[in-house]
Amino acid sequence: MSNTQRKQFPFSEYEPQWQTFWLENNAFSVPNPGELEFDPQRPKYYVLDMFPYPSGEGLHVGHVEGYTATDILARYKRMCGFYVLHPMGWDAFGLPAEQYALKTGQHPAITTKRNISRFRNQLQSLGFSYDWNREINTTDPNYFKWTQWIFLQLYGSWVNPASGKAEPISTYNGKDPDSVRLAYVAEMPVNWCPALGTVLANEEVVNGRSEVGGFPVERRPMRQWMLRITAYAQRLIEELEGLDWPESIKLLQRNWIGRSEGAEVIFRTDSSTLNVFTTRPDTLFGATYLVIAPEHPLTGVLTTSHRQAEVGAYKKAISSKSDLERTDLNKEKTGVFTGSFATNPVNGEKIPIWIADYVLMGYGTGAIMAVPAHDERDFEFATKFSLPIRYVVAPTATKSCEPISGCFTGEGAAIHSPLIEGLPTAEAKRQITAWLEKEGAGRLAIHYKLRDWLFSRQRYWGEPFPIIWEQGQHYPLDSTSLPLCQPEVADFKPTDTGEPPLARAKEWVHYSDAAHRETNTMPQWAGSCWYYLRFCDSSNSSRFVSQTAEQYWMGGGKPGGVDLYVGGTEHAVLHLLYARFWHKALFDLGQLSTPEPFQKLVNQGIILGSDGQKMSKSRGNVVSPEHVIEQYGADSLRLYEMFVGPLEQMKPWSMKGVEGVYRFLARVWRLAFKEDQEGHWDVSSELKDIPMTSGQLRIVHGTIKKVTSDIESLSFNTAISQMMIFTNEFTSASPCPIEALHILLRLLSPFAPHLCEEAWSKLVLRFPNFESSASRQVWPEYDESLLIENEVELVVQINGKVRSRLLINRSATSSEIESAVLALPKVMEDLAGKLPIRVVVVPNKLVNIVVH
RNA sequence: GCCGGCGUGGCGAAAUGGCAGACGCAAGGGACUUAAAAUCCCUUAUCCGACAAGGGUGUGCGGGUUCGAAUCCCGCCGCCGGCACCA
Repeated sequence: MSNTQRKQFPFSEYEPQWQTFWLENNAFSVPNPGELEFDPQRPKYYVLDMFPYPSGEGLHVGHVEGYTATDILARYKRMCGFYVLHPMGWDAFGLPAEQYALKTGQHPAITTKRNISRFRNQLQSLGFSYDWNREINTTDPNYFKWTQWIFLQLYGSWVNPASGKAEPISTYNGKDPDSVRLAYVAEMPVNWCPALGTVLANEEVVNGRSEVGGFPVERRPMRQWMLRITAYAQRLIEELEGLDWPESIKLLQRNWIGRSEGAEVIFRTDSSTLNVFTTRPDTLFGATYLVIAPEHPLTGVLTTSHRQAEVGAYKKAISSKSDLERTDLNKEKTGVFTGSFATNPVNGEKIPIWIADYVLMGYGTGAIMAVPAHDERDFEFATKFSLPIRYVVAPTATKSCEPISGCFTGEGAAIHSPLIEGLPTAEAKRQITAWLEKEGAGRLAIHYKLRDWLFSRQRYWGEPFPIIWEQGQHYPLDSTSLPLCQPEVADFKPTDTGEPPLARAKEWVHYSDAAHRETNTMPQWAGSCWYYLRFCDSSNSSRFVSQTAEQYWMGGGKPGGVDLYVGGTEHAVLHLLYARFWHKALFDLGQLSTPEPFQKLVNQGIILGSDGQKMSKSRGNVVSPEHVIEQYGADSLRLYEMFVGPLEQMKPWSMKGVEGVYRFLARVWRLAFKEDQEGHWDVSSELKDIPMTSGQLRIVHGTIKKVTSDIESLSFNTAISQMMIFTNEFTSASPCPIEALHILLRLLSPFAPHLCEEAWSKLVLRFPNFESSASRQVWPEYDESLLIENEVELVVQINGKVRSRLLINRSATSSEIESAVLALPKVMEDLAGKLPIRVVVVPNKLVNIVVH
């Protein structure tokens, strides 16, 4: 279809008009508790999109998909009488604006403002029913004031092991409060990216390269702000339970947190003790050597003098390797012998201690006992270095006298293990752990893969830390001094000495003669960790969210507050884990009323290009929403993205498919209007205030039922199919009962709001019950009794194959049905005198006759 | 390697234990038109048969459970996503 093609209905005229109307009338703004027009009796529904980073690229068809889904829910719930919180905002701190600033010298705030304005216009051109009064922007000082305030809450609290909850740091009685704060400073090896000039979180590093830009990342020790998310590891796993999230996402989070239960075992050496972590304490008798990580603090002590040269060379070689090289699974195992031995507590045996980079300092205790017979990695290492392999677990099917070879990692029965001989693995673990505890040689231990969250960045365009330094000690700023804004700088690059760009603002850094400001900034995730809370009360200047607003919008008797949260899978472990962590900490501190942020989570699938490939500029298969709106209208774009397939599924784009839904909308339009000679659309003369036939009633009420349940289950594609069936039915109705259209326009209005508003506002000229506007109508209800037909058609099967059909009254009993079916000529013919062995009757559906 | 998801016409899909292919696209035929576009109507999984009547086959492959399986179970194959020396 060319641009000059005459439009089948005047969407390009009315769509912008309705968008302006909604905007100017604040049509979708919703009151908060305590406000004048607020009715406390009404239920709430909080439906949220993952807010976008306002990139220079503008809106993408992928955004439109998720945003349309939530908009349908929002409009539907409003019509059902809910107060609907459906807000939008901008996750506007971040690298691209800063990179652009580096190149052009333009302040990121200017770029950000321009991009936001473009994004907002694009969203408005799709008719999304956001409450724009609640719009937020993470880079706005009135917003990040509270991001900084939350940081101070984390800084000022710790997780008390006794309660398992965050408490004010004042309840901590130990000597060094700084060692337990939820926000703390640590000198640690970090992911330093030279190209980006910053450190990155583990989650931002993919295969040894930066997620943004794909630049190499190296390990380097630096002083950094950390958030103690590991204190919440257990709760972050357990409390997934009560959430309506896809199982796959829950699993992704569980795997990321990576809980493993086992034992720490103490091995004595001549000079010290070595603590190792194992999930298989039942294999202790099979430990033939120990391995410690190259970064382990005891490497020096344990290396004997004549091994020093070799160990030193090995450690040096390792430290120069990138993470990518170190974690390459295909590479051969490497390691060196320290010269020392350790004593196995269960049998007093002396076993050699090795250093190898297949043991990671960051997990467990950075030391392992190697049981090559029952661990693949140890097996590989032992084979290469000719270390002994001792079998201590027999697969239960095998008799213990049979020889075992290779590596057996499964569970079985303990053998050659005096304390636990013959016990099944689970029991063996329990008994040996109990024995170790009794002997003071070990204890039950749980470790997590999850690491603390590296929270500082050497960037300009982020929230400054409300922290000052005095004589090497950090102190919080008073919350009354917030927001702490970034200073103006002439250059957004890090300084030559590697300090963050904020260090360039000497006056700003100078807090007093004795103290200076922290010059790191927070990562982009900070602002998105709590934005859903700010939406509840976005203009509050005295609190991050008022308690009444938070209790109303986040309440509802479930663990999570947001009723529906829609966004991409790419945030499965980053944003969603961070936000849960902040939420729990604030909940513990009494600032929030629910333990979880998001009750129901749905991931929309990716929209591929029409070639089935991921959309990208380089492939030239990118579809621009603006272009589609221009040709087919916003309603068509919305409807197409919902019709093309299930929300959560990956689906290719098809312009022909857009034309299909466009034609459907045109048919709906022509139900209401007919075009005259001059090209004006007049209300159709077919429309009459007449009752519907019983057949029409059945379709209308069947459609109400299906569309309602399909919206509730987010099955928008089948809801649209049903409305197409409805429309096809009435296209040929002459005259056409106006009641049918009155219902259809309400059912369709969440999907195609512009068309429905326009039609509604024109139809009122002839039919007075089209008063007010379509989006202010009450959702139609269906009458179940109208769906039931007296006569039902039964499928008649013989041995599971359809052989005939039977029309029969739905009140017929099973035996009546059976005799009626057996009397059918076709059935008698097919049976040819044979007697049925069995007749299965499924009421109102089918009869199956079983014969030999 | 481990974990998860998916596999149905020419295409997007529907049906989650009861008529496989709703709805849409594409294709073909017809009506309207001087003509075209748009619109409206019909056909459209596949094979045998005559485009009939009637019948066979068919939801990645091979088995199983069941009166009955796209749907449940077991074993494979393929594609997609996540994790990746986590002891």
